[in-house]
Amino acid sequence: MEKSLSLTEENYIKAIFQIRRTPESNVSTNSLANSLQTKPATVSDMIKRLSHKKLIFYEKYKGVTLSAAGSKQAIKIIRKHRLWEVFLVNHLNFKWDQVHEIAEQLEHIKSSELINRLDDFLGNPTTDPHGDPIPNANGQFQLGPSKLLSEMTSNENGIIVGVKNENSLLLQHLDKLNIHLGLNIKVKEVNDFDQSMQIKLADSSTLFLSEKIASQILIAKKLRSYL
Amino acid sequence: MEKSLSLTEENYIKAIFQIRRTPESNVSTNSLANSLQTKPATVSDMIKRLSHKKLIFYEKYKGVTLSAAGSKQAIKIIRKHRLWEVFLVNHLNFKWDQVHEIAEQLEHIKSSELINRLDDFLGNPTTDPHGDPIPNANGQFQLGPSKLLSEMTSNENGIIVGVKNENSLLLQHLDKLNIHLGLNIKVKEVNDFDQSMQIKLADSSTLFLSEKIASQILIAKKLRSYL
DNA sequence: ATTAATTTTTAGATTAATCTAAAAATTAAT
DNA sequence: ATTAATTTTTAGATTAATCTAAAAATTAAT
Repeated sequence: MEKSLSLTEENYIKAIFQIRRTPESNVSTNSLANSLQTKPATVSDMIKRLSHKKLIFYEKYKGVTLSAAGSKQAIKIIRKHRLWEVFLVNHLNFKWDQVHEIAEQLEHIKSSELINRLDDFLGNPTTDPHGDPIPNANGQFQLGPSKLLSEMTSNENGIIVGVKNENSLLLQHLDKLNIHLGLNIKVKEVNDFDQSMQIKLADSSTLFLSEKIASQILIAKKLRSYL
Repeated sequence: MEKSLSLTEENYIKAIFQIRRTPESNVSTNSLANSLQTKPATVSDMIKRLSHKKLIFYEKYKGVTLSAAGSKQAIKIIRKHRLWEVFLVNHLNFKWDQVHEIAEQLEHIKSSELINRLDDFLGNPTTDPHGDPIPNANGQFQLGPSKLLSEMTSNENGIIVGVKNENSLLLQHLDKLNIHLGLNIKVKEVNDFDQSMQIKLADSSTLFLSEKIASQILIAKKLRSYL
């Protein structure tokens, strides 16, 4: 089972995730102290504890790297932070520059049920109000902007990351076709006459979609997992 | 300025508020220990600190009572808890029996801006999904159920606690008439023909309202302040 | 009105998270 | 390749929140 982290631990994990350049690069004690507004001595102590909990890899004087478990936690926190920001801006009419501080608190609320329902309520947004990508429930980030399935041409492929408008009839229809977020698709053919499409799914089954539906589906080029 | 409480302090203050029978009744160390799932010795220590912070009145062996400052904090927390519960049930489709635990976390998010916007977003609900009254921004609880202004008869009075449906045209109209939550009103006369009403406001100005508008306004008999 | 039972407090420890000051290790500079 | 500068760690303290065990005070019972 996954042990639940303390607020402080969560903040350390998140800071490490955000400071590091690549998943393998080491994060220094001083940079952490700086980013967490605390003293290097405090960080030194804390990273020993995080290392003991297997959330990070740590060698004295060499800085730290996140373990798979640590990355997973960091991404979860970032997902929550960004989804809450969308809520604050889109539904509570906050300005995009007013939401960070509040989201810093909301990101620590524990309940994956809550966050997944919030994600659905918000319409599975792929970016937050600042344009930063929101990791999906599997912890994958979307790289680059998304476009509509209807804008794709033959042989292009991509991943379904969202729908343009939240129309419940559309959602029901997609459900029936077994089309869901995260699905890898490839455009086989676009009909010149009505722009309907034949697309191939990951299990190599094919599917026909009208332009009307294709113009509602958001596609991204690539997802990146940081685990 | 108001000092911000720690999570633990907030939980103590809330527990004291909820356990006590009347605002003046003393809450015992054991009952607090029981309700907070901790030991009497811990409570003994903690209440000394809360007393030092002037949030409670405390005499050794005599239990505690909330000060005005303490009550204010408690009510704020309860307001947040119940508003979040409304959000979870009405917008995220949680069942009313699933929301308590999550609201226990959300109630500690600090931002009155957030909570007031949430209140508006939810349509200024007067009760939570369990039927418990939601204190307004001034910390007042509504006693008893609310009814529609259109159901009132001559000489009845009450306080405006909400609107039935959130229609922005209606809200704009009410704004123009200077009708807002918390307003004390008295029905002067009901027109037999069209059920339009003449109502008197606190500043003894009078106002005519059509039945259409009167049937959208929620009135409660009394507000109670626990400060 | 004493004694017994119960409740509350005090004393002394523990853990997480933090600090300052000093020591140790690493990195940069001549 | 030493020395100087910088970074990191260790040592020793502090505070909030918690605990157990024992002492003290209050309340209930005869």
